[in-house]
Amino acid sequence: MDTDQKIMQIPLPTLKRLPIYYQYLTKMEREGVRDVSCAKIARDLGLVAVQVRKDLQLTGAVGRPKTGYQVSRLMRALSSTLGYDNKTEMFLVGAGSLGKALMGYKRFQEYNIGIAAAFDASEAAVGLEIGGTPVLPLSKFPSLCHRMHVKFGVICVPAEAAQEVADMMVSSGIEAIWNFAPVTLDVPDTVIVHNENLTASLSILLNKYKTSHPESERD
Amino acid sequence: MDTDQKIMQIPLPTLKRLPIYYQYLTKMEREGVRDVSCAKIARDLGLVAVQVRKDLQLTGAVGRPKTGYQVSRLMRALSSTLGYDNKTEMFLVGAGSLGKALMGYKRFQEYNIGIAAAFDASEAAVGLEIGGTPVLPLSKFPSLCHRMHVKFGVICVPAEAAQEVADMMVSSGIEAIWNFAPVTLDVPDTVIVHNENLTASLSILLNKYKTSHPESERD
DNA sequence: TAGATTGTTAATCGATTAACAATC
DNA sequence: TAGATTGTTAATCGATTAACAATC
Repeated sequence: MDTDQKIMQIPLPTLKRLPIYYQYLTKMEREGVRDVSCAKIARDLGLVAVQVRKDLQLTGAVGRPKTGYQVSRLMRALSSTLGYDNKTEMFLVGAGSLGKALMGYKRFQEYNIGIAAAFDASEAAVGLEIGGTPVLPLSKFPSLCHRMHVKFGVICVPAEAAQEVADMMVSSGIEAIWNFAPVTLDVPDTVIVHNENLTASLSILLNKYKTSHPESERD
Repeated sequence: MDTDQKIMQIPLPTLKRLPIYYQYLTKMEREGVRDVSCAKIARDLGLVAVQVRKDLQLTGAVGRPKTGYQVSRLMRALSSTLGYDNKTEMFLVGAGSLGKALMGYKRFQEYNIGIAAAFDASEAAVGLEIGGTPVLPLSKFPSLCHRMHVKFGVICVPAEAAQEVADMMVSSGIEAIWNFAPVTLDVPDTVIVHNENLTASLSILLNKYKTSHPESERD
């Protein structure tokens, strides 16, 4: 009766903040902090207390008036909501420099996430092993994916090849795609796509800089 | 009188979509498309037409009833709003695998963005050259940054070192930071920070998958 | 002219913030 | 008990969507 977490749709803005709370709490825990209040979390993360409280409420976390939230319990609530409790195995396609960087990223392990294997169309990449992850020929993807029941795919190929890779992933049983290619993928709506568009993201910074420094228009 | 674009604050949700339009239009242009309607853009990008129209309006773009928007003019409006018109030079700190991936990312050039130099504290990294970008000793950052009037910094160091690097950047004249470390940076509010938190982003996908496949709770 | 599409104003929806009650 | 903090309900704000007018 303790773990039957009600599964409900969390508003996207909140969902985006939850991992930030989790990372923050990891740091607090390491520093030996036992309890923490919304006010402190908000102050340290540049938010407002009531927003933090509402967000945490959605994870099922409960605090205590006067003392705040117990760090360990709060982390458990967040961890469960964010899916860190279940092991997540991903297959990555495109072992270019970005793909390799993701393969070598140690921190995913802390969240029970791992890249089980990477795949690449080029002979040159196949056979490499980065951070313990082997690079296999792309042709092996469908059979391995089915056999290992892998449900998460990561796309790190150039824009031109992304849709083709997505199609292959979907037909191989992938149900959630983390897409680093700057294209809008066309997939069945049973498949979840999350786009990571680095150039698009950087553009936001350029615009913010420009609007806050209008004098840079001279020259 | 043609280029005196009114500089105004664009709502963040819109700002996040603008680069997507731009990337889409790049593709249309390559395919020889001259004009495009909001309806088509919306259909291809999974949005609704009126939203696209409102977004484009904020860039100062004007369309023509019946034919839609001229692709080339629309791209110019977006390009100006997103800051692609001015050359943007960035300094990157942390030449690990992610840093190297960014250095090697050719696409930035299309947007007039470049990583002028990378910096690393470790002897091992210093002296490398990736994608034409040299890796220099971290100690050179302040003087070079001042001398070259670089205003954009990219942080690709581990979480523990990120605040220290941010402090150094700010005191060296950096005014906008693209931060890949999973920490909330404390900087003067004249400095703009844009966070790129890959683990946090992936967590969103995990949650979406979990809420859309509640049966995976078994086992 | 008729029809398609842009441009604009009004209505709706959802998230944030404010106000207050509950509790340790 | 008093005070700090959580929990909750109501008000505000901003973005999305709907409705309609303008125009090529």
